[in-house]
Amino acid sequence: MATPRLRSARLSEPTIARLPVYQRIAQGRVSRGETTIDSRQIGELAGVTATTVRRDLAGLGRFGTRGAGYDATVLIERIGEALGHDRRYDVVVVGIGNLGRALVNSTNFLIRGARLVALYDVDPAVVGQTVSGHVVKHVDDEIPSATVAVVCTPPEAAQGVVDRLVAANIHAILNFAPQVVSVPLGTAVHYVDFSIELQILMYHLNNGTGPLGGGVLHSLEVAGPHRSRGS
Amino acid sequence: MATPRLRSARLSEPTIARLPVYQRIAQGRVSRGETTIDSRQIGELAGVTATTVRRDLAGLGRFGTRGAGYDATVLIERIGEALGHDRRYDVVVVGIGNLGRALVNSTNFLIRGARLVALYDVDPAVVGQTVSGHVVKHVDDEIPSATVAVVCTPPEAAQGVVDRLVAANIHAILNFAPQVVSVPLGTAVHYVDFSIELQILMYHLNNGTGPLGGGVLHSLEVAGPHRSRGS
DNA sequence: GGATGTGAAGTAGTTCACAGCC
DNA sequence: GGCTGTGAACTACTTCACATCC
Repeated sequence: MATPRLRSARLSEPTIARLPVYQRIAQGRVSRGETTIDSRQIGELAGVTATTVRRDLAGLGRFGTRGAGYDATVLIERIGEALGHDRRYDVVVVGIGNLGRALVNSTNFLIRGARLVALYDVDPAVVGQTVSGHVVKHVDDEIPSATVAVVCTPPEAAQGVVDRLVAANIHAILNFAPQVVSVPLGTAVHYVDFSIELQILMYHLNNGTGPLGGGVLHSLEVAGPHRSRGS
Repeated sequence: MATPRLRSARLSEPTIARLPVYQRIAQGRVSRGETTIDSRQIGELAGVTATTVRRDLAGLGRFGTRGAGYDATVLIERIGEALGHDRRYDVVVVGIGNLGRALVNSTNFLIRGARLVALYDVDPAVVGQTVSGHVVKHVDDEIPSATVAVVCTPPEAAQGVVDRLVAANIHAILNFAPQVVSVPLGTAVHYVDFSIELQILMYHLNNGTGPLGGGVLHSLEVAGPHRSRGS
């Protein structure tokens, strides 16, 4: 009663994709010493309208202050709860090439709640190396039953790796390899394709159309915040 | 008249994001020696319904064969035209760390039409190196007025780099750095955030909800094509 | 027979406009 | 005064169902 908990009464897909953006904006705000933020400011930085921001956030419960906006820290916390950052996720990464290294070393990829448990590769020059505090194992070694596996192999290797992950009882796979893979029922595969945003950008360059916030991930079109030195 | 050309009478944003996926599926098909593909097959691999595929493709003109499906080569060509792959785009990449290298070496990132013209970094150990056939220049060197710039720097460096790109008369920026940046009116910035797909996956893991095709980029949920050895 | 292409219907998401509260 | 939160209106996208053509 007092703390409704609520834990998100079914959020829409576009909302779920925007929440991480809002969260990062709020984090930037906090790191600059600001304590509150309002829907108009978030919307400007995220490339969506203030109304959309308020609708999205209203789905997480009522925690804004009328007349003042949102407490940035509370906002970060609520979004984290809604997205499940307060749980633990074991993550394994397969394919420790440039992309795999970039991901595990990124400040942004493994958000709070995600814990890297193992790295795999096939290249003898890479297996045995220590990357981000983990010794890279051979992909034929045992794979623990992690929450989610990230595949960063070349496209030719992706299907074989995915078969191994499925055999290791992993049911959620994030595939960065440009290769459609087959999995049995009960396993979810999400694809990340770098080139899609580039292609969308090119389409709009050709057609003069500004997507203005309709972007797949997050697009700011033909405008930015006023200050020319954000940080 | 005979060849309507047409060049896409304004495609919707979701359609634009799906076309590259269809194109890759068709390419996989061609590389396996198949010559046609139908909307049901595309839809299964792309995680959307056959009707959605047909609607999307109908926007590019009438080139399917009733009773038979689409000629895979024609399909690839038409999508390429619609997305503007028949034009030339000069691309510069700033930040040649793991991510920058992964992008320029990827078979998937620089699609047909995109031509890498220069690479930049600040690290003295990297400047002067040859990466993917280009000598990495210092970011303080002159930057040509390219069609699009790709930013793969650490977040702290992103704003400074973007300011330099804007000064170099670049009006389209693809930002992989987890940092919201400010640009003047007339410049488009698109953000790519690796962690968003991971967070979406986690949300659905927690809530048991399958997005089934609603995915931001491309998600196959709880199912895949029948054959367990795609390639 | 079989698959495309498309009006019509249905559903989902966004924006408007404003009441409610600080 | 200012900004949140939300019913109502609107817009966009998807799905249904089927006429059309190979």
